[in-house]
Order: sequence, then C-alpha cells, then structure tokens
Amino acid sequence: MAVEAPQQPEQAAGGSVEQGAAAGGGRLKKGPWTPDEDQLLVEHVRRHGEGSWNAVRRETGLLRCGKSCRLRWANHLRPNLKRGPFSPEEERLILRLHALIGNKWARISAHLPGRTDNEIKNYWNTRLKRRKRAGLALYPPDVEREVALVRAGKLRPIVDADGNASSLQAPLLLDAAADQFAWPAAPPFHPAFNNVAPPQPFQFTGNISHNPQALLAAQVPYLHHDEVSAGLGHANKLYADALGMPPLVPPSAQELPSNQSPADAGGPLEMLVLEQDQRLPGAALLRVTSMPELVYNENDYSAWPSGLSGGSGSRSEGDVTSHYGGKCDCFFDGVKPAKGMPASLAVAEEEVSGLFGGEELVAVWPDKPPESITKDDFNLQMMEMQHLMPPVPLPADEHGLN
DNA sequence: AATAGACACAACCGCGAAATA
DNA sequence: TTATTTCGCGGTTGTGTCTAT
Repeated sequence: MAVEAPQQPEQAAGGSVEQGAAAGGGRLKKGPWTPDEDQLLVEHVRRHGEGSWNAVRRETGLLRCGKSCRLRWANHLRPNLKRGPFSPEEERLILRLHALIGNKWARISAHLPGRTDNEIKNYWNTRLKRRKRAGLALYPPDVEREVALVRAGKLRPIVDADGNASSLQAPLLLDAAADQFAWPAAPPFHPAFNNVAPPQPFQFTGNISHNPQALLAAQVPYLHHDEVSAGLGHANKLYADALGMPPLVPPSAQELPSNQSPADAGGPLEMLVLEQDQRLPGAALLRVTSMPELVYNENDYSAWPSGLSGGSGSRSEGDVTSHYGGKCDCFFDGVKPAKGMPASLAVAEEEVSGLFGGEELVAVWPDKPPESITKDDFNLQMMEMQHLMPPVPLPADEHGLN
C-alpha cells in the first residue's frame, strides 16, 4: 500500500503545492493542470509509453504524483478521447450496462470507445441525483424489463457478470431456446395473489423467431395491446395491474399533442430511450412499464399499486427504483426539467389530464407525485406517458378492463 | 444586478489488488 | 513468504458556468 504524502496545502499559482515525503521529498502540486505540465506528461508518455507513473516525476521534474499523472493522462491527454455530450446511443448503453453490472465504471467505459470511467461516473452521479430528487426510477422501464428478462434467462445479456461484452454490437436477441415471453412470476407470498391463480405464461401468437417484427418487439418491452388482453383473463388482469401496466386508453382519448402524429410516436424524448431499430412502425403498442423482479427481489413492495401493497413500506435512499419504477418512471435524462412551464407542456398536461380523468390521475396512475418532485417534473412524466401510451383502437368490451 | 441552486467537469482520496523486491 | 511499491477503481469533493428567481 502506497503511503500518500502528508498534505500541507499551500496556495500556488494554478494549484496548491504540497510536501511530498514519500518519494524524494519534493513538493507535490495539486489542483488543475497547466499546459506546460500537460506537455511534460505527454512527452514522457511519448517516450516511455503508459505506465511507470511514479517515474514521471523523477524523469521530468513534474511536481505531480504518479497517481495524478495517470489520471491526467487517462482522462484528458490520451489520444482518441471523445469529447462532448453523450449521444443518445451512448446514454442508453450506459443505462443498460449499469443496470446489468452496477457501478463498474471502468468496465462500462471499456464499452464506450473514447469515453472515460470518470466521465461516465460523473454522468451517472448527476443523473442519479436528478432522478432521486424527482422521485424517479433509475432506469427507463424498458431497460428494467430488459434486465429482468436477462435475469430470467430470456435474453442474452449484453455483458456477462464481469462486464465483458457478449454481444454488444448486435442488438439484444432472445435466447434461441426461449422462444416466448413469460410473465415474471408473482411473488408467491404477496397478499394480492393469495386467492388469485397465477397467470398463464403469455405467449406471442406465432413463432417469434420467424417474425422479424415480433422479434423487434421482443427486444423492447412492447406488447401489442390486443395480445396482452388476449393473454390475460381476470387473474391476469389483476396481475397486469400489479405489474404496473397502464390502464387502457379509451378511444375518445386518442388525440395526440399537435406536434405528434400517430405514425410518429418517436419524438426526441422517445429517441432517448429507444434505439432506432427498436422502434416499431405504427402506434398500436403498449409498453409494459414494470419489472416486478426488480421490486420483489428487494423485498420491497412499496412499488405495488396501493390497495395491493401490503403496507406503505419504508423507503431508503436506494428505493427509488422499487418505489416508483413500477408505475410511472418514464422521465428521461436528456430532458432537463424546465422551471417554467412551456406552452407545449401546458397543452400536454391538459391533454394527459383529459386522458386519465383530471385530478383522478394522481390517484389512479402514480400513487402520487413524491413530495420532492416538482410540478414540472410531474408534468413531464405525464407527457412521457403519452409517448408510451399511444392511442390504441380497442374493441368495446376491452374498455371494461379499466 | 445580485443571488442561489443545479449542473458539468476535473481532480483528489482511500482502498485493495497485483506486481515486485 | 513477506514487505513494499505500483497501479487501478470507485467514491467524494471542489470549482466554474449557467439559469431561474
């Protein structure tokens, strides 16, 4: 274990200088790097290659510890670093990888060429903070579902448990042996299911492997509304409710905001969540928005709909996903909540309110907006729900499910 | 214009694993 | 085999910028 130099900071131009007792007794500089320091480091690496970071100071006179040199090189000076904000594709990949392997920044960054672990970590921490404050789930619902399917063995993970790529370049594919979706098993001891038969596994009609469109649908947790309802009896309806599936939308509420047509459900917000090849033509799709495994694996039923939940449950710092993810967690990171409400948002709020019955919305859909969430955040959530719930023409008898 | 809060980014720190003496 | 050094990772903090109030 290296013994860090005792630190007695003193101010110097461009950063503090500290006593370095460990290696040579020189004074170590801290704080921002200067162009001259960068030049020294770059020159050293050009001559000797990466590594031997503690030798940098000996050989160049640079008053930086080896650790600082390594960090500066890795995060700022090495070639092929990509600059600028993350693309939607990169953001989505980060979400997927993080959902699978957690805070393994170095492993995650290995899958994003030109991006550093520090960069990704900063991105994630900012995102985490924002979503916690807004009371939102950590992952978009489809990512949660993707991870749950991976855990259930229905999807090949994009990385293995160690974060090594398995099929990064290819889109997620259903396991060839698992040619159907099954509803995740309900928690066996949940009171909501005491007297309800477990739902039958849901199956797509037809062989999904030979149906490109169904295969695409399988990659993203979209289920055709008709297929969902056809596969669900009363018990399954309860189960679907418990999963957090949104209520069916009456035909009378099919209008979309003026900037969105039914044939184009993929606006900028949608683009942040869905990869291009995962969006399906047409609008008659319904997203299953909850990953119950992620809920009951944590022994936290607070995310279950009120009335089904056995109790309010206590929430801890890490409960955001399990608490709120099951109902309305579709608030995307690329969209910064505006403090003021743009006119388009106000319109969206009205329209979404109309879809769900105005004030009842709060009682019916999300249990309630968390206290920490701002009105604008909540409005954005509602607008996102519209994206996720494009209008579906339904037979009249299906409206009774509401 | 001043202020506060949010955010992005850079850098530091502690720790543990791997490598080396 | 043990002690020491080096390296890398993840968590945390500090700072500058932007935006809303």
